[in-house]
Amino acid sequence: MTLRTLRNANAPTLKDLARIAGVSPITASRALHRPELVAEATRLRVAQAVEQSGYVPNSLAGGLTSRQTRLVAAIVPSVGHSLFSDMLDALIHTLAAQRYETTLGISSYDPEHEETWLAAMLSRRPDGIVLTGTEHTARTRRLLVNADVPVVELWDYQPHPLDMVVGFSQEDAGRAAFRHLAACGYRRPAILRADDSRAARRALGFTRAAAEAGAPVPAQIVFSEAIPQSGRGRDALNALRAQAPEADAVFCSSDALAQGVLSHAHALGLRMPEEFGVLGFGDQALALDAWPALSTVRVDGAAIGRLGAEALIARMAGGVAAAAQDVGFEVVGRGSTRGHQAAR
Amino acid sequence: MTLRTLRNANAPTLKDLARIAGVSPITASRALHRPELVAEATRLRVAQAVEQSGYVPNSLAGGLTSRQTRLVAAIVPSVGHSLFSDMLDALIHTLAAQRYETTLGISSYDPEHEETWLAAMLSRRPDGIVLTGTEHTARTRRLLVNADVPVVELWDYQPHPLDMVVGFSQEDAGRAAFRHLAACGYRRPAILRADDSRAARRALGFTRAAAEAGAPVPAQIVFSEAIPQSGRGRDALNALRAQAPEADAVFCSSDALAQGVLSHAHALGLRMPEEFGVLGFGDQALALDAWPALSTVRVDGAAIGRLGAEALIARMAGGVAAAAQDVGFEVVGRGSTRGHQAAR
DNA sequence: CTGTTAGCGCTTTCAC
DNA sequence: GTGAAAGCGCTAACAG
Repeated sequence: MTLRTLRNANAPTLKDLARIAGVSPITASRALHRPELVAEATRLRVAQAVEQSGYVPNSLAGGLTSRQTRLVAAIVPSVGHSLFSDMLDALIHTLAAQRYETTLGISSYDPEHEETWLAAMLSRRPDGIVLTGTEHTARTRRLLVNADVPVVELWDYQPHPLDMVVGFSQEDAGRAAFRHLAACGYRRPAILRADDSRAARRALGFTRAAAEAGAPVPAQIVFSEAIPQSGRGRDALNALRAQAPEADAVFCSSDALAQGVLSHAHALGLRMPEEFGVLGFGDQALALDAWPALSTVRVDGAAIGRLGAEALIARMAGGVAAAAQDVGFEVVGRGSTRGHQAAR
Repeated sequence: MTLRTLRNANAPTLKDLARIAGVSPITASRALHRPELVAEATRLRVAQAVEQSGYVPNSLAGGLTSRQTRLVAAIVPSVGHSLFSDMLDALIHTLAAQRYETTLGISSYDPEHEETWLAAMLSRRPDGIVLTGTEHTARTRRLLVNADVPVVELWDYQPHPLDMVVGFSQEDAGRAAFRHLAACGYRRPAILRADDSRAARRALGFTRAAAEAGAPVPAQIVFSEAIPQSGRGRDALNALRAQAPEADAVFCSSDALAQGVLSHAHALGLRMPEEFGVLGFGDQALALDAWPALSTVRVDGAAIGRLGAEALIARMAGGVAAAAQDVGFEVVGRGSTRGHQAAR
């Protein structure tokens, strides 16, 4: 099983490099990492020696001594969901620009997976940790506290983070969704959503806003998948019309689902938006061009990734960063509402 | 800038753990990693010591000695494209199941980025490397050869890989696309595609198949974005009808684009599939349920990721694996054609 | 089943 | 501007 040969056991080391350049190992190291401390001529001789020998530094050894790895460990629930992939893309790019590399875990929406992943990651001594969401196991929290490493929780805003947080309030987004539909004149909006805790919290906000407005309790259809695709639109709409025939609008837990519903509603001959309203959730910036009848609660995943990375970078460099950033959201299409935005 | 304090400088080490458990460090190490070599009672005492001290192993030190990191460095062009994210997801999961972790780079379709990323990654001494595509700079190739590390190139099949390859032939996919449209009775199919080298190779196959069939040279509209979204469908179709009014079918370089085109074609009142045919490319398994008029060249990104990971795992464990695996593709919708599949 | 010795490749610290 | 000594935390190799 683990019979690997000692591959490339005689790769050139810093010592070899130093010998070739005719300097001591430490001078070679400085020529590579802190060239301003070294004479130009020396630097050139070392650079030439690198070329000649094909030297590749060993950052395991470097990290062991310096206690810095320039590694950030990040975990997301899924890479297939465009919301998270935009966030991830921005995160990785922003970190890479400061020469931090990212190792990626996928939790599949399971805090136990996250815990297992974290335990494994911590042994690599990352300089920073990125988690998605704010639900973690007790051991996850304990490991993080003991490790004493900068942590940023992305996506869900909450006022009391583990360390730092960048995101928006799911409940507020749900409230805004209801108010948008109500303002558009719909009287019996329903909810069509995935079985995931964040969508559930949005549904809660939606339901509360309905109660506050004195509207009837919205019907709620829950799909068992975490990420229903657009192809599920037909089933979804059929289920809705069977279980809540009175509904005159629907808040879908993703843009893809909303597009699928809309497309099937067209096929059924429903007049939209007059007769039936469809509201999505996500960041597909272009969806509205293609389907003018659609509205959506738009979240800027890229901004969350970028701001999260920036906060982490500040802390990793020994600085301070805002502990909590609420980036808000926006309801777009046929009358827009902007979510709140604040930082503390 | 780099004034970080030596964070957590007194975290417990293996030595501490050993002292607490009343054994030597090497025995503690074995109790952790090779429990079968250690007496049950000893193992328990060490486990207890871990609990008591909050010990977290340091795999930098471990890797330095053992020359094994259980780290795989992978790079993809983009995480936002569903094809790559499916592949990535399968890759990461398959590796994680064997206790390999993945660090992720994003090339943005640029071989120079890939080179820079690789140079940085190699210093972490990964056990394996995953690249997307087969276009690499000369230095990338040289670094890889010198590093003497298992490499798998995903996505594009080619018979002579750097080390191992798992993918399909873009040109064959393009050929199959043409033949499918021709078999459906379309006489003047056109191409609507992104400006990326793989889409270009599919277009080449498409054009060659047309030539072989004695059909006129297909019109080709190239978008400047690498990943046109469905919202671009309207512009795309308008451009097509302006520049190639004779076209009676179109091969789109992504499913999202195809959906957008289809949706707008509906709006224009085109009768489909009789009057106008739309063929996509991708893996959105559900697209066809929602849009029965659509066909697509379907690629199984998840299979590529899984098979690639399996090949790499075999090599990392010191075994052998097929050097080249062509996983093929499938044309689905209104008469299906299956792409080839082979392994060597 | 357990321990001793040595050293992985690098950077810190202190000296010149 | 450069170097010598020491050690980061762990595991391979060998011995018992």
